[in-house]
Amino acid sequence: MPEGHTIHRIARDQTPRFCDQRLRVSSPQGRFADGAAELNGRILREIEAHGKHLFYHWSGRRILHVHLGLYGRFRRHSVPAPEPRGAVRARVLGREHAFDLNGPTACDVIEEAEMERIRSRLGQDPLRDDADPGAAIERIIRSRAAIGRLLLDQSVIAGVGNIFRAEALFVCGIHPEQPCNRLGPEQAESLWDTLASMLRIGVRYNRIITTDPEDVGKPRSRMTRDERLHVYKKDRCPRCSGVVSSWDCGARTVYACEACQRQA
DNA sequence: AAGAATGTTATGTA
DNA sequence: CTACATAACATTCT
Repeated sequence: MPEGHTIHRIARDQTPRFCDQRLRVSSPQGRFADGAAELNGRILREIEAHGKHLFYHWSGRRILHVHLGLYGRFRRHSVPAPEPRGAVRARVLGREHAFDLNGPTACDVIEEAEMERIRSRLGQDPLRDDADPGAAIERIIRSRAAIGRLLLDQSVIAGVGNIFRAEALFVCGIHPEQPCNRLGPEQAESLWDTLASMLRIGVRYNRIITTDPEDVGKPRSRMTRDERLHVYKKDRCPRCSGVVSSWDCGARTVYACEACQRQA
């Protein structure tokens, strides 16, 4: 069986980062079977993420591009791995463990040029070292769109999804329908900082936790699902106990406390 | 068991 | 060009 090494561990929060596992590539299936065969015997050099897009850099200039979308998920099995369940698009087989990739939006073998094409569509990723916060802030305060919509626009800030949008706006006390160009630069900056910090915590704990351990009264590692978020899918505002509103904003459901996040 | 969901893209409209 | 809406896709969970 051909060999390669990979590093895996996907965060369920769609802001994937990884921890180490030495693995071997073997008989992947499905959509990228042909491309994957080319990966056999190649060594994984690096895993890179830009927003929700993952780029696995293999020797020989091959890049495995993965986007988990809504349902994409890596599952870990002990070796020998069971029969693939559902739409397994990739299987990475190691000495002790195997990973199946189910239901991703994207799973393609590409080259540098295509990766650049994809990255050129993406905005600043707060988790990347090369992120330019100023560029994102500039884009925000120039836009006439509602901030709730803009935060989902991956060409402005890459990596923020529906949960982080609702949570960051709540923490910053900004109404989702507030037009961006009526936000002050300090507000845009505080949104960026809040998102960056939330995303980092997401990576560290491998789940979305936006609440403060001080307020909750227990460490993040012991918080229940309900304690991890402020407003997303909540009925009541944790700050004023008022009703949390939800409506459609940018083709997704947004949640906000209209008392604490007043619209100017 | 229908419907929503931690998402993107392609296409059409104003 | 911008902004926005809609549909299509794929899977899990309630």
